[in-house]
Amino acid sequence: MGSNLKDVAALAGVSVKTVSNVVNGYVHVSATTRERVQAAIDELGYRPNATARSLRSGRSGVLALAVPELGVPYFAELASLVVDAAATHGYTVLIDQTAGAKDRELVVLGGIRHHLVDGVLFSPLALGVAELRRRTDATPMVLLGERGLRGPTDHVGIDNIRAARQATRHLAERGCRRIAAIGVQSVGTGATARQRYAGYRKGLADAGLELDPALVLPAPRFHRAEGYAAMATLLELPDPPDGVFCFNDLLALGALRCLHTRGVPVPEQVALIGFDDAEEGSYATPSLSTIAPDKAAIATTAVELLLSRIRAGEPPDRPRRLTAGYALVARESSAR
Amino acid sequence: MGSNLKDVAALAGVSVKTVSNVVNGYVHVSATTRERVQAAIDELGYRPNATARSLRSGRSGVLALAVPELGVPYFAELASLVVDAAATHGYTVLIDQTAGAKDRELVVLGGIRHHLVDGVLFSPLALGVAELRRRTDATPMVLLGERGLRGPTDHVGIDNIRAARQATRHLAERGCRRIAAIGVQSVGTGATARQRYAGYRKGLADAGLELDPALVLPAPRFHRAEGYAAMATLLELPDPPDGVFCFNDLLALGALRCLHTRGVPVPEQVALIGFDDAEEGSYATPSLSTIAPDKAAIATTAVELLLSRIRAGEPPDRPRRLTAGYALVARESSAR
DNA sequence: TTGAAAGCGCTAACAC
DNA sequence: GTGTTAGCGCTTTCAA
Repeated sequence: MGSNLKDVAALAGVSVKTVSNVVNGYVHVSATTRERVQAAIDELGYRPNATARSLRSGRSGVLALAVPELGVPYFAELASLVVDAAATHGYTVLIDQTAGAKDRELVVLGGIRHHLVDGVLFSPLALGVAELRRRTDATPMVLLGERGLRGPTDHVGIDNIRAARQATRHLAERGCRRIAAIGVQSVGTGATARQRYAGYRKGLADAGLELDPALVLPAPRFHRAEGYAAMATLLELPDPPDGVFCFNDLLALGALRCLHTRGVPVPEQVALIGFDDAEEGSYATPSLSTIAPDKAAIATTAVELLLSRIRAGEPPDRPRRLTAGYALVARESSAR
Repeated sequence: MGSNLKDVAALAGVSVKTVSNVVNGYVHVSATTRERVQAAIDELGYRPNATARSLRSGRSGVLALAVPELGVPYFAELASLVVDAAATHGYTVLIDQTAGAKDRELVVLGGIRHHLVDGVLFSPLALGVAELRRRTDATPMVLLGERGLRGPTDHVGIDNIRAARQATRHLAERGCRRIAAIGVQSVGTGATARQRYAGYRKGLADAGLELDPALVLPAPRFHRAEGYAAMATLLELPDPPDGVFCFNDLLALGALRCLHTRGVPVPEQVALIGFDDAEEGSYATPSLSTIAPDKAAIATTAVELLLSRIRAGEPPDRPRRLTAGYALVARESSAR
C-alpha cells in the first residue's frame, strides 16, 4: 500500500519513465518490459496518484455540477444524466447544492475547489446576468436551464417561453377559460419562473383570454407543498379556475393532491398541466400532462460543450447558446 | 489569472511561507504583513490550487458517494443529505453511479480517482461479503444500507429485517390475510431484497399466516414499472392478495397506479405499504403507508464515521456497524 | 514573526 | 525503447 512509481521502478529494475509509459498505455514499450513492470505493479498493488497526475498535467478529470437540490426530481434526473454523460468521456462529477440561495450560488461563481475541477455545470436559480458578468474565475462554465439568459456564459437549455405558451394554449384548446398559473416568483430571482410566466401570458393572449391577477400564484421553491397550498387558495376564489398551468411537476402533483382531497374531479372540473416530465407524474392518478424537456440532450450537449471549452484551454470569445428540444405530453390530467 | 503563491509573495515583497500563512489563517502574522499580502492576493485574483494542496497535504477534501442511480428518489434524497452533511465539514462529494451492476460496483471497490478522494460512501446492490473481503484499496470506506451485512467494512444502516417484519404485521393487523410481497431478487445479489424478504416471512409467521409462493413476486430494479407489472400479475391470480408489501415506495406507487387502472379500491380491497418514505408517496392518492428510515441520521452518521476513519489515518482493527432508526408511517393506503 | 528549501508523485522534454 | 531530470503549487520542517 502507498507505493509510487519509484517503488515500482525499483522493483521492476527499470526507470520511472518506463513505468509511467506502461501505466499510461504508451505503445513503444517492449513486451518483456511491460510484463515485468506489470508484475511489479500487481505485487505492490500500485495505484496512480490522481492528485499528483492532476497537478502535473493540469487536468483533474473532474467536473462540478451545481444544482439547487437533488431532492427535486428534475435535478436528480438531470444529475444522473450528467454523471453518465461525463463518465462516457472519462470524467467524474462533483456535486454542489446551492438550495437556490444567492450567497451559495455566488460561491459557485467564485470557484469550487479551484484547479481540482476542470469545468463547471451550473443551474442557477437566484443569479442574474449582472452577477454572471462579474465572474472572474477562469474555469470553463456552462449554464444549464433557460435559454435566453443573455449573459456572457455558455448555455444549454430549452425554449421556456415557447414551451410555457404551448402548455397554456393546450389548456385553452381543451376548453379551459379561466387558466391559473402556479409558480410565479418575485422579481430579481430566477429566469425560469419569469420566462414561464411570460409564456403563460402569451398563451392566454393567443387564446383571447384575459389575465386575471387573482389566478396567478407565487411559489418560491417549486415544491409539492407549495402547489398544494396554492391550489387550496385558488379553490376558495369566488370564481375558481377550470385549468391550472403549474411551473413544474412537483407543484402540479401538490395541486392534484389538493384537488383529490377536496373532491374536485380532474380533469372534468379542473384540468392540469405541469412542466419537467418527472416520472412520478406519469404514475399519478390521473396521470399528469406536462412539458417534457429532452433532459438527455441537455445533459450530453452541456457536457460536450464544457469538454470542448476545457480542451480549447482558452476563454470563449463569444458565448454559445444551445437549445434542446421538448415535447408536450398530453396525459389524463388535461384530457377533456 | 493563473497566479500562484510565488507571484503573490513577489508582489507583496514577502516570502512564500508568509503568503501561505495568510491564506491559511495562521495567527502569528503581523497586521501590516497580512494587509499587504491580502492586497496582493486581491490584485492578482489569486486562488489556492486545491490540487497542489492535496498532493502536499495528502488530503483532498473530497468524498465519493457511489449509489445505483440518482433517478431513484431514495438515492437522490440520500445523496442530497450526504452532500449537505459533507459540506458541514468542509468536504465536497463526488458521485458515482453503478446502476447496481456488479462490474461497476467492483470498480468502486477498486478505488475511484485514487488519492483524489479521501473516503468513499458506498451503497452496493450486487456485491456480497466475499467481494468486500477481497478489497485491497486502503481508502476509508463506509457502506450505506442494510445492517447485518457481516463484512469487514464499516457500515451504517437500519434494521431492515425488523422493519420489513413490522410492515408485514401492520397489514395483518389491518385485517389482511393474503399478503403479497413485491421486490424479491434472485439469490446472490443484494442484501436489501433478501433482508426485506426475510422480514416479510417473519411478519407472516407472527400473524399466523402461511407463505404462498404465488404471492411473492420479483423485481430486479425496484422501479415503478416493475411494481405495476407485478401488481397486474397478482390481480390475475385466482385468489388475489388483499394486502401488498412492496420492498420500496417506487414499486408501491407502480402497484397503486395499476390498482387504480383496474378500478380496485385501495385500501378497501387491497391495502398497500411501501418502504423508503419517498416524499412522492405522501402526495399520492391514497397516500402511501411506508417504512421511513431516518435518512438524515444515516447520512450524517455515515459521513462522520467516514471522517473519523480518515482522521485516524489507519485501517480500522474492526468494522463499526451503526444502526439508524426508522418509523412505520401509516397513511391512507393501509387505513382500514 | 518570517524566510529558505525540500519534496508530495507524477509527466514531459530531452538525452541516449 | 528506455533513462534523467526539472518542476507543477503547495505545505512543512528547520533556521534565523
